[in-house]
Amino acid sequence: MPELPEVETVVRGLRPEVTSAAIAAVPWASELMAESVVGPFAASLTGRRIDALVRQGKWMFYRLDNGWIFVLHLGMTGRVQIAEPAAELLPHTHLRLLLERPGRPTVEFRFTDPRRFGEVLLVDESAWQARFGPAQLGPDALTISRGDFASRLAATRRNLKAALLDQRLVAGIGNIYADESLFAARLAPTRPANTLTPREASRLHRAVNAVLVDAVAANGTSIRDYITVTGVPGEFQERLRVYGRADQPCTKCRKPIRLDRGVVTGRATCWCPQCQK
DNA sequence: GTGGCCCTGTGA
DNA sequence: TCACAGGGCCAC
Repeated sequence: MPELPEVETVVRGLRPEVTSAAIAAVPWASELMAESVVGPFAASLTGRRIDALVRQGKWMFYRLDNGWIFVLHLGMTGRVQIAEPAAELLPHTHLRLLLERPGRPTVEFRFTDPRRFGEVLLVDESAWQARFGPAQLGPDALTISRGDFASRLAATRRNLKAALLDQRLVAGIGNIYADESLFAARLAPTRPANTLTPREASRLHRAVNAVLVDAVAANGTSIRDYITVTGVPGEFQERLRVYGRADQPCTKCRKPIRLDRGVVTGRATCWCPQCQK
């Protein structure tokens, strides 16, 4: 479900709630989901304070006061809510953290994820480096420089759709925003990445940035599962140009949007063969 | 690179 | 009943 704009929206909602909060207790941590490399998950987390919440790509990193990092990925169907401790539990709740905050009500941080594609992890600095260092997770798609972006694309023969989805190349782009960015840049998803001219690479960089900035401003795209921390849906689904619009007329040339399943195996690709070359 | 797999829910 | 879904990993 969530790509960069959705995760960023969640982070913006969570930051004021969790920063400086103390994890007073871990009422529930599902063994299916919560893993730790530094000791038993719940015990290791209890008593820690959350100093900062940062996002890179689709990953959330909660920096703790002892240098460890609580890692959260929403997968396809993950949600976080800040709930009153007595509030009824949603189905598929895999993690509950009791957060005590100076001068503010105690709340529960709850993570739910029906499909369980999400990830909940507690790591120390060295484990974090090994798992999320530059070799595993690329620069964030909102802040990557044009030059870095262009040279990374030039280094791969894969098609543009596959390259944009590769989190090591650039972090945060998923199926929706890959298609939307390629449409905005007027580039075919089937184009080998290393065939872009410098001008085209710049165009794609600008398109990715513009699409993501707009989507963040719209609080992300809500199609089925994703909602913000406050329970409100995003609005970017109303502004999609190609994703989910198979057979509908292209907003630019009126020819039907094409749906391909062969561009990247296992995933739908929507694009306009007329406008994207 | 490709295909399969991890899971549940939903809509055709 | 089947196909499909904002993701990512692992074995061929």
